[in-house]
Amino acid sequence: MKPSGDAKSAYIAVATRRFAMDGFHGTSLSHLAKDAGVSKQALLHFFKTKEALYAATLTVLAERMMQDLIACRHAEPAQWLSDYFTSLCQNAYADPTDMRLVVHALLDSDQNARKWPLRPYLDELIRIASDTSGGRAAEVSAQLAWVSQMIGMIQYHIISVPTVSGMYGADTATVLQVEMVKRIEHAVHEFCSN
Amino acid sequence: MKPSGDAKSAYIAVATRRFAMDGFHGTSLSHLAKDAGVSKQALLHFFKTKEALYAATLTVLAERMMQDLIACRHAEPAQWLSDYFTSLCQNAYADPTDMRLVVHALLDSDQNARKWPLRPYLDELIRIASDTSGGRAAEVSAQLAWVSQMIGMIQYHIISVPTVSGMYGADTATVLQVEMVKRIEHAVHEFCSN
DNA sequence: ATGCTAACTTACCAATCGGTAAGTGGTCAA
DNA sequence: TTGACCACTTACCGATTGGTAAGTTAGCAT
Repeated sequence: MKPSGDAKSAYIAVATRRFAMDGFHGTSLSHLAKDAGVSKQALLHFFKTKEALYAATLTVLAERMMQDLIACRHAEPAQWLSDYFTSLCQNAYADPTDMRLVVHALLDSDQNARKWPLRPYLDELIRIASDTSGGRAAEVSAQLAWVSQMIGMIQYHIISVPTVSGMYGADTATVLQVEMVKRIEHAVHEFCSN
Repeated sequence: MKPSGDAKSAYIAVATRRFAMDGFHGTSLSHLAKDAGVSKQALLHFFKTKEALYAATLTVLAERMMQDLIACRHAEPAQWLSDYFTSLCQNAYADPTDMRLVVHALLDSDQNARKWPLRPYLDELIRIASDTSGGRAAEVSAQLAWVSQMIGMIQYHIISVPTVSGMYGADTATVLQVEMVKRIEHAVHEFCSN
């Protein structure tokens, strides 16, 4: 007996990698099918359209990011944020898939046509930020701005790694990575202790 | 008499908008041709392949970004950077094309196959940063990291505007924009006066 | 044994993709 | 007047796209 959920989530895992790599338009159902080792119609059996598969991929992404955030929970909100952002960045060096997928999704111009599932994740980040001593004093817009800035600097940094590596060499890219983690910690410390 | 440069750069302008909107894979030669009001082969007459047109688009983008940077020149490097980054952000609210194009280019996984023309622009930014009183003291890697962080936070913020607007409403998005400009100025000031 | 359903497969489709080939019409110097 | 050249068009190509239709095969409750 083959439970349906297994195959389905396996297809989503394959799609996640492909969509993160080549984007929605750069990925074809044939490619996904070949990656998964099944026929194209196996995918269409579970997801009626390519769009639906993409949407499912983004939904699972959002759940995974929320879980990663919760997994870093710490009594001290400042420490929580510091741990999370640094691990987010470090893990992405080994596997940039999720970060790339988020940025690809942001760029999709017809994004307003589909619901954006990352809102709970952002809300949770803002809530944690507002629990810090520095964040409590700030206005809500300032907390959103700070969270947005942090995520932006990490995700942009991750997707630019190959380019920076190509332009300035792998050594410089590595040094930049170390420098970036320091900057993340510094940014968290500065925000939380204001 | 119709000088060839005019049509060619007009095609590049059309391609810039489309590629920025939908990315390389999301843009077809037919769409570009329809936008430009000519046949598909008119484009292929000037650019032998779609790839070549894309490369030309990125080259012109790099030149334009360099020009924009030089246009903000100021005797005081800190002021130069402050002026440039804030104007970069403000202008992108009205027309995010260039920022979107850069991020799309960063995500293209076969980017190592084509040369990346933005390096002189980055080098110039680093040079200016190293001329500030705070930057002079820092190491080269710290200057690169800071420049990378600044560009990242601005470009990511720009491409996320539609999503943020959809998630939190247009009003919140506007407040966030104002907040972001303040953060840019603060970041420049902090780096330059260290 | 039988019928139902889930999880596929092969066969096929019109539409579109990037790109080639072969002109066409106009401007130009000689 | 001619002939070369440039900017461009129509016609066409094989390959690939997302998606449909119609089976096929296995497990399972009745």
